Amino acid sequence: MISALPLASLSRGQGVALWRQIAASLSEHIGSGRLSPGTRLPTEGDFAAHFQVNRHTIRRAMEDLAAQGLVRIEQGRGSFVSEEVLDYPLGPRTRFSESIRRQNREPAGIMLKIEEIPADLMLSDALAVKRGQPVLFARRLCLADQRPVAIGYHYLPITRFPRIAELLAGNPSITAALSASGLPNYRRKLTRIGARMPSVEEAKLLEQSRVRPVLVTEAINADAEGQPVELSIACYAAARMQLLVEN
Amino acid sequence: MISALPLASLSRGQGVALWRQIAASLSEHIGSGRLSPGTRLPTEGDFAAHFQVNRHTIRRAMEDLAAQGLVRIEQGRGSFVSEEVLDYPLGPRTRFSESIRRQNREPAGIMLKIEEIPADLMLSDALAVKRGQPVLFARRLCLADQRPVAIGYHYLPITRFPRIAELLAGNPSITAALSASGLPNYRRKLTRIGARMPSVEEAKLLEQSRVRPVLVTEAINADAEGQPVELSIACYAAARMQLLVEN
DNA sequence: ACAAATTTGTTCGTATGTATG
DNA sequence: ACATACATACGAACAAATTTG
Repeated sequence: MISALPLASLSRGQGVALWRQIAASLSEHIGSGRLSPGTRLPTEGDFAAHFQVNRHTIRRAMEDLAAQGLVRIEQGRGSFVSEEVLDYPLGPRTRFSESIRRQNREPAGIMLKIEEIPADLMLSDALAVKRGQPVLFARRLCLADQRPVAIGYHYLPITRFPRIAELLAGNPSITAALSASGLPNYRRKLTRIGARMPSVEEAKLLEQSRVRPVLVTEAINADAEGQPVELSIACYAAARMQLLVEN
Repeated sequence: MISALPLASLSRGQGVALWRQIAASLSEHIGSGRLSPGTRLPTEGDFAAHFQVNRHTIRRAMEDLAAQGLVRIEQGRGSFVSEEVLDYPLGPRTRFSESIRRQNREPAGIMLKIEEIPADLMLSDALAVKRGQPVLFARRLCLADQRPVAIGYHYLPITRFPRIAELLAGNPSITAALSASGLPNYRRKLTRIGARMPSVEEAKLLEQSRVRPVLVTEAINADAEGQPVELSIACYAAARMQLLVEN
């Protein structure tokens, strides 16, 4: 049903690209709430007929909206208006599950893959181990209320935590695994924050469009003595999560 | 000159899109340093002929690289390999100029526009003023070594700082203007961090592609008594700047 | 000041591949 | 197996921005 959308008469040849006009119109509809979160949008073909333009023009507009995080495009299914965003406070005791629960959501973690890799230059530097030493590489999908919100890439020194692999395989919580390895408490020292476009795989895991950005954090966790115990790179669906720094 | 590039024989119909193969190939060349920062890439037409594909296919690949921040595309000029990224530490005493100088770059600020607007719900809430009260809205472009790296949107209560407009017009530094208004010291209380695609204007100001993300921070600065004195929204070119949180 | 050439940006048309239900 | 819907690819033409003559 496009009846809910105005025909927002497009002006041609006025210096404003058609796809921009269409994107702006839809953006306004979403922002104003006339199109509510989660609702499915008409197909590209329907839109094209509605606005009297080529389907490519609609696609360009939709791509833009997806990049802004206003809509989510899924191949073979359709396009949908995006949902709300969660807060993720960054601090010395940053823990995923706690933050999510504090916002009345149910946190969950799915361990995707656990493997052992030799430390390259970056890893040996970050984890203070010798180059070539074995490092555990765990990839985990983090969910809130069944919705994927982040992917975590975790690197831990196996030399220090020999049983870490089996512990993580049983329970996807890093905190629990480190605790069971004799480290009940650790602390985040530094977090680097950037933004980039997701890889194909990341977009798929996060159930988001590849033209929508992800927030990337790179953090070093250390024990009480300041010895690094984990390098964690997390990749957040920017449309569903924002970071918080309290000073 | 494409001679520096390998013909990276593309495999067609193998499930991997041509534009992805091309993007990956170029990405590898940039990552390895064979294509150094700032160098100009061949035109789309040349690339198309080189890889034996349509120009659209090249454009798709280039868009992807631009979104990843590896290249910069400029209409009418060409495409270029991107330059390095700067760190921006977030903390209670976050100041742009100091951070830039600490990395041996020359900071600069260009005041784009200063206007007076009535406080809407968001502003009255953030700045603790009544709705409709006058608020100064200043937009500033921040540069490091002549290169734009961020856009700052600053909101300050005029009721408290009556001379703030003229002060900012004379010197684009917020710190200096507040100091001259009798507030030598203020503190950042909270920073919210997100990522999104830039608007057309933002992309132009930051001299970046619209398909490359920007990091967005929203911060409240307060005086010693905890009274909010400024709401600042900053928009960083993610390809040239990353945020740092030290705990 | 103006014109031409170059390069990226937008739009249309068409065809085929791939994922979902 | 089938229809639907998004993804990729090609070809053509023109628009807009920039540089050069």
